[in-house]
Amino acid sequence: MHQKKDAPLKAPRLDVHNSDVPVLCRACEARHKGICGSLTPDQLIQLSRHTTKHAYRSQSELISVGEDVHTYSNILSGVVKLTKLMADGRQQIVGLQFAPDFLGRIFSQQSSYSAEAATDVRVCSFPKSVVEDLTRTAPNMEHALHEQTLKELDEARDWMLTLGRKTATEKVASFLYLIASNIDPEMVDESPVIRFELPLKRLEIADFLGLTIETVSRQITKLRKANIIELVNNRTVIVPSMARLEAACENDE
Amino acid sequence: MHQKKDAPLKAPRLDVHNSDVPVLCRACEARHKGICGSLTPDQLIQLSRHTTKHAYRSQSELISVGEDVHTYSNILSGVVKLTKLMADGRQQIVGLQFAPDFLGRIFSQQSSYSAEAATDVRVCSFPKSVVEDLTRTAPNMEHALHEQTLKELDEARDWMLTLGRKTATEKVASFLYLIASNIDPEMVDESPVIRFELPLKRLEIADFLGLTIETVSRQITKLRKANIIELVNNRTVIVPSMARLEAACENDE
DNA sequence: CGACGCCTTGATCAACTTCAAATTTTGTGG
DNA sequence: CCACAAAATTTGAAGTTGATCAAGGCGTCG
Repeated sequence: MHQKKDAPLKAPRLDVHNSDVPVLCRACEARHKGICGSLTPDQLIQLSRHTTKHAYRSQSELISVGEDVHTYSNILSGVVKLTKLMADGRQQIVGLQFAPDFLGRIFSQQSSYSAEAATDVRVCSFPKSVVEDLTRTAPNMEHALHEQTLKELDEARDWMLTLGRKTATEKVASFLYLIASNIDPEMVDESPVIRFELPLKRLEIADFLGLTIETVSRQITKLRKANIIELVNNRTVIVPSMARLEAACENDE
Repeated sequence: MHQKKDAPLKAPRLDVHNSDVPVLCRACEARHKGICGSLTPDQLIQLSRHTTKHAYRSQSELISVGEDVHTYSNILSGVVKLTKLMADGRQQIVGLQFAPDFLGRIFSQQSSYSAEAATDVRVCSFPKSVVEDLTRTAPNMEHALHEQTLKELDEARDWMLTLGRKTATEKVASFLYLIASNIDPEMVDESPVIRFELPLKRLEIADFLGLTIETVSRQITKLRKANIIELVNNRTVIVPSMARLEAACENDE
């Protein structure tokens, strides 16, 4: 419960020598991001002792509804979709998570949604108990998780506006805008032209937007004809002007 | 930063003599609920030093989008709606909060939604800085806020399913079910018959469900004719069987 | 090549919205 | 307490958007 006295609570020293950092974490792309980025070397060591890395194939299930959760994870690469299913088969994607997001409903025995890999996914997993112990004893850990929860809540509420009040075209534009903003394109950040791969297939986009496949397809065609996007192929999109795409999120024309 | 040594961090003593509790809090209906319920007497004293109580008329604004937030509040009574507005006037309610919920987007300068009183509302307000200081120094405070944020996130995601995939009738049934579950009726808890006042008018229900007033009105009529609800007057609803209402949340017939 | 999965396109249909008006409820002043 | 205006709700008819049903095209993998 006590902090090492030269590792102050609110300003974890990120400039420590690498030898303080666990081997497993040293080459980790998420080391300075997400939850790990806000841990002290001590805490990182404690966490990494029981850490394992896993890879999941696209469409495989990471967490299923109602099943007891025993681990939490950091997403290292790929996209995870959180889905809810109604008794009659209707489905809704209630969240998308990207690296380096933290995955898993903390402080709860069960998850009220299932988490599936939308693309191939790599994660770094921690036993539930280790995360929860660390959360109890390290206020900065709980703070980092709290910040992520707040971010997810903001995103969920933004999406509620999209689901409740936008037209089909606006919904699809909003989706493309969301992906364009989250998938870091390998190109210049401020390039006016953005190119990226869609992490979801049409059915998944439909389930995220509360539409049908056919409607999604038609709206993509419509945006293409309006020169708001170009399609290199089904999955690869070019956005000539992010400003025009952003405008399309609130205007059908 | 230090806890009083006889007030352990994780198990605040709630059985302390009342004289330890600030005068303002002693008769407070939220004293043992919400955030305050998880504070130690010490922390309660610290918080209460700068606390003020306020009343708001129905439809008045507690927090507006883009405006800097200087206080956080606990809701003592009434219902608060969180709303988002599009440039062309389309509106979506992205959350409803009831006593003793904590109100205000912590750790953020600005709110991305506005908060309005749906009914007359009474709140207990704290200066932003006091809450944030307490959060920094008292892990149990941050934990309590984190739990509330997680609860709101779960609710938001449940509602995304409602907005994205349910029919108009199911949406209205889901709304009635939500209210029936949150407004504690003054009657026996396990009574099969529940009676309550709707805290929202038709336009607000429509904005919560992503529908129009007319559609909401028609679906209410439909539920009434199907004997799933009875209307005492526009605002007062009787639910003869919560089980049947719950079923209506997933089945149009 | 052929089968399968995925996506697009077309035609029709139903749900919900829009527009319009009637009716009920609420609030205010005499 | 009543009268009247304003606000809120309901109801009806017509119009649109997106869903459903039905084919057909494209790309990949055996």
